[in-house]
Amino acid sequence: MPREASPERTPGPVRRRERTEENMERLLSAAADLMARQGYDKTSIRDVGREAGFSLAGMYYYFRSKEELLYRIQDRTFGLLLAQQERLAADGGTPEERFRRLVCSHLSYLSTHRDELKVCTFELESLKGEYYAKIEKLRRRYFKLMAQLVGDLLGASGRTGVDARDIRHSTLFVFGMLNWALMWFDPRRDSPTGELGEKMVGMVLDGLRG
Amino acid sequence: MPREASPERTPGPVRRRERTEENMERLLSAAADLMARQGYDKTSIRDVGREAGFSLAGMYYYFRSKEELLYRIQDRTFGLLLAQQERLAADGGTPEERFRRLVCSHLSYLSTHRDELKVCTFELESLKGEYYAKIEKLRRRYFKLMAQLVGDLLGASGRTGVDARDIRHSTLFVFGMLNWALMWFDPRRDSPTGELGEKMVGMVLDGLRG
DNA sequence: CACCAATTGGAACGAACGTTCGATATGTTA
DNA sequence: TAACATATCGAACGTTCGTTCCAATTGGTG
Repeated sequence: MPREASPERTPGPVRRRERTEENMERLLSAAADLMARQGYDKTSIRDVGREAGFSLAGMYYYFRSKEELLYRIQDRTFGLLLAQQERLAADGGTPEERFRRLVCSHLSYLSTHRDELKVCTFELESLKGEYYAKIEKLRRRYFKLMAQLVGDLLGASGRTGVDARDIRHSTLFVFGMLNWALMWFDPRRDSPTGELGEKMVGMVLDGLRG
Repeated sequence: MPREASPERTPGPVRRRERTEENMERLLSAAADLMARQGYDKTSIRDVGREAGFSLAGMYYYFRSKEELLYRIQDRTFGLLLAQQERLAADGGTPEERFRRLVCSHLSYLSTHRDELKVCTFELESLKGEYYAKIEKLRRRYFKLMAQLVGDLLGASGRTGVDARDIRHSTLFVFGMLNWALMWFDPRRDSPTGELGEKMVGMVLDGLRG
């Protein structure tokens, strides 16, 4: 008896590929979850397999090595964030508006992809060679994007003697706030990300006593 | 034969103890150096021994376990920082002055104890049980100290409706900037810490367009 | 059904790790 | 010098890890 007698469904090999992709998704997700909690080194392939419902050897059908698994998580997660941020930055508006958009969007992404982003942020140096170089390139692009915006803000502030180092430092301050949020943000305890974004933008633009 | 025969030079057993303490110092320093660069898990006791000039087994005279080694680094480093910051915070002055003092002092400590502080900040969760609890207590104290100050700043800003969550978030923003500096600060590239502290204080108090 | 490719897992390997043990060396004291 | 605590090390143990091999199973196709 045929499996899919019903007429409207996708017939066969597609089903198969879909299930494979679902499995890959489940693998990446379980790995990101564990690695975010205990770190890359403390997370064994065996742990990931147990969490995702695979045998140890069975998972090597989906990746060549543990490092490639880490790379796939970082590439997918950070690539998505970067694309989204570049789109938002290109959307126009005053520097303040664009900056606010980027910060809020970053925090929103953080709240929905916390584990993966934590892996991206704190496990870059667990990658080597080509893997490291590729992710590092994404990071640089994001940094430049934000630094451009921060430079515009500093320029529009009517300050004198703003140099490249000032821009770099201010940008690093901003990323410090954003990235450190990975360590404490808890959707149950902390206000919705929109509000949090406004607070952060408020401090960056006008400070605590502005 | 009395213990202290010669008046000016320490004769014997003191010399011995001194050398032992120097060795311990060298061990902690080498371990912090390696752990800051490659992380706690990737740093093997064998690596530390090679770097500090000890044999593998020889080091177990100085600590009971690898985890105790990590604890000693964190306790000493963070304990010193905390004591220094509590002293400075108690010294009086306006909230702005005290806040400026704390930030600059933290950055100064960071520039002279970068490796150790990096281990404190990013390897807390490699400790367990009693070790974890003790270091976590130090962290909480430092957070409260800073939050108190940030609360004063927010209160003095003439804002309305400042609640505990606002204070917490602003404090976390500040620590984000401070801690993230561990990832990029380079004494050769970045301005002297005093100047960097002024920049950071400037952003926190008045923002980029203040 | 027979065939083939996609998928899965049991078992084992070699390497690296933290830790322990027992013996040895070192320096101080009496 | 004899005796003793301090300090050091080579060698080994047991465990965990990432990875590989190979046989078995599954599911879709002709």
